Amino acid sequence: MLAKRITSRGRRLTKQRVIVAQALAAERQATSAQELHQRLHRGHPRLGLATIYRALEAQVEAGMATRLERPGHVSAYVACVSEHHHHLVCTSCQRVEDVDETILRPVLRGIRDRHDFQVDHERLDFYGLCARCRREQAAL
Amino acid sequence: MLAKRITSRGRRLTKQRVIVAQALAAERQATSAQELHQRLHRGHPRLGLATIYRALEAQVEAGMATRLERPGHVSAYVACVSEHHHHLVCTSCQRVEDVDETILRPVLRGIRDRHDFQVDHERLDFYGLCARCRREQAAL
DNA sequence: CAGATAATGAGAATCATACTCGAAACGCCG
DNA sequence: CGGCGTTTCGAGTATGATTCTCATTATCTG
Repeated sequence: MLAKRITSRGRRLTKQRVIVAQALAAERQATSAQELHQRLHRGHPRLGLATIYRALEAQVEAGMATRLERPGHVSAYVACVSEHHHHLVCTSCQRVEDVDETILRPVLRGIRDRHDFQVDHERLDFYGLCARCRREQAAL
Repeated sequence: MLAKRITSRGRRLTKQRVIVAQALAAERQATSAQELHQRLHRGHPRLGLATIYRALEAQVEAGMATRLERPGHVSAYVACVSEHHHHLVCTSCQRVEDVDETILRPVLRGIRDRHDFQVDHERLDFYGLCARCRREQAAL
């Protein structure tokens, strides 16, 4: 579980990393470092912002989370259940869904075959309105 | 051609926007605002960095270019021949190829159908080694 | 438990990008 | 073609997210 993944690549298991990882996993939305910092500040007043940035970065490297882009050059993060997820990000409520990965397999194969290109990693996120927000907007 | 696209959405046709658009189109690589500024400085010493940022932003809005992410929170830009391209970005030489869009169509359809999600825009870029750089690395 | 090393916290530093404002350029219209 | 209202420019400064620094503290290894 958590500890296993945090300590991958020779990283140490620290209270702070656990706190941040749990907090991110508890969110169901794309969450920025600053937002996490605010939310955690009540329960962990001494948890520094830099630490959160470092912890999130470590999670991305460990494949526990991915980084998304928010308008305004802000990074937001989402916890991944398994590695390498791609996302549907609702631009209205910020909620994130995972893309059914089976949809993507043919694409990656196509890239490798049709273009002579060795994909290392990909950024593959879709932005739009989730079903719920679409209904709300339609109701206005 | 260029002028038509620049002036879409009521934008004015200025020398600076033309210069930036031509410069970006001439690059075959993902190029940052600062890099363009350096390259253009010799020929256009009075062209300001802020102007380049504004021109690139305008190109993105006009669908003439897309923004890619470089490590270190830097935006890089690529000119698009037609609107809405997706890219293969070589992390070694920074060269950019366009993805054969036909590969992607089933994915977008799948997202709409399988997930009840209305895609507004998507970020869909693949990072890795192009054929040339892969050969060079293999030769080492 | 001790030593070696990695991580933390706090603040300051960085750096890409956005803003400000007077001046210049564009485009429309007569 | 010249004037006018508006947009854009250039230069510098401001902003704000992210990263770095460094002394201190915590984690792992044996």
